[in-house]
Amino acid sequence: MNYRVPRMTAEESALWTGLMRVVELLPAALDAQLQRDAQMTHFEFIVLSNLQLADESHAQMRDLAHATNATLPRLSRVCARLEERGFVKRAPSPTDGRATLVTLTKAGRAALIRAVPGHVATAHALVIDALTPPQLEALGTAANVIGRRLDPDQRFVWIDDDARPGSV
Amino acid sequence: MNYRVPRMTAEESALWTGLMRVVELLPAALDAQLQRDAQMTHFEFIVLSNLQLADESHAQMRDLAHATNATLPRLSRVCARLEERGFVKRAPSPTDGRATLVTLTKAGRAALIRAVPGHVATAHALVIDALTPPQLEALGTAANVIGRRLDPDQRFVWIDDDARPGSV
DNA sequence: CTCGCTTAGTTGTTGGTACAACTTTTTGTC
DNA sequence: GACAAAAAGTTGTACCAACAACTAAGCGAG
Repeated sequence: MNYRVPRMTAEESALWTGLMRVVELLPAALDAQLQRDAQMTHFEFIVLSNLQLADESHAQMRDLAHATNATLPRLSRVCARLEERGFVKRAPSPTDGRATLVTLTKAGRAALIRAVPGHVATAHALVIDALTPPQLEALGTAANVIGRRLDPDQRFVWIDDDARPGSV
Repeated sequence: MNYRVPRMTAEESALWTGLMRVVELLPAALDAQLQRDAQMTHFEFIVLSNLQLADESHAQMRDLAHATNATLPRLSRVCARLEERGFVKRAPSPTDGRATLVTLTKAGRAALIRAVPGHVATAHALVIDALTPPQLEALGTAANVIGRRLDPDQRFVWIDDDARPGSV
């Protein structure tokens, strides 16, 4: 990166400090809530959510790793743990002997559905209810702009809301 | 936390996904840049910045842990590593036999000063230059509101800019 | 068809963080 | 002033993620 500017203005520093506080503390807060109330990490929640969203609730490891911004080794171990707990099932792909298909089990779906309300409540408590509608919209805009720089393909996507009781 | 609302609207889901993308990817991007260009983690950078900011460039472990949002065990090990590299020096406090004072060494200050330009450039490239001034201000406002919920004491504070060449 | 290359996934090893146990020093109370 | 309780750090242990090495399966050129 060949950018100039070796300095920050006072306003930029204040913004940066505030932003760092959020990006450091928010993931920790989400992890803590899910760990405490649903005995799963935020990343496991994301994996289950992605499977729930996927067609027929299954996906290939490679695609799932891509969608969750995980490396394949990381996803492999997480799925191994989730499988031990009975939340997912792994099976070789019938069409490609190299590929592994991960499927959300009934128990996994149930665990996800149990976890959603507390997670959504936390999202409201920490972020959504803290801001006015215009502030919320501004935050969304800013996050999208920054997100496009961090993840140009916008591959890292999942929607909590679809993992709700009653869907499917 | 006794909040209701087990659902998100479509707008809220979109916001949340965008926000998650940022809070997941931004720390990783900052870590990667610092690791690559200055052979230090973002957290080590924060520790050094805090010491640079501190009066006489030294601080007690407990206070430093507080300011950097670290547990004492974590800070203890990080300081041990930084001391091995010659960036800080640890010594028992003369006034309290329990306390350890960490001091930024000349080499540590030099390493920090070397690291700052690239880090600030990254902050500009990923966030500051990506947004218009009003967007930037709105992001700052939102971050502050959320930050106050996550960290009511606002203890997690440091200012990159003061770790600039020429100061002190 | 077969041999080199690529792709998908798992596993070995290392590094970093959390939680808990432990040591040492201070403080408060009688 | 001695002893119980608290505080400051360090270290043992366990878990999680990154990187690299490895295995197995498809793919492509000859």
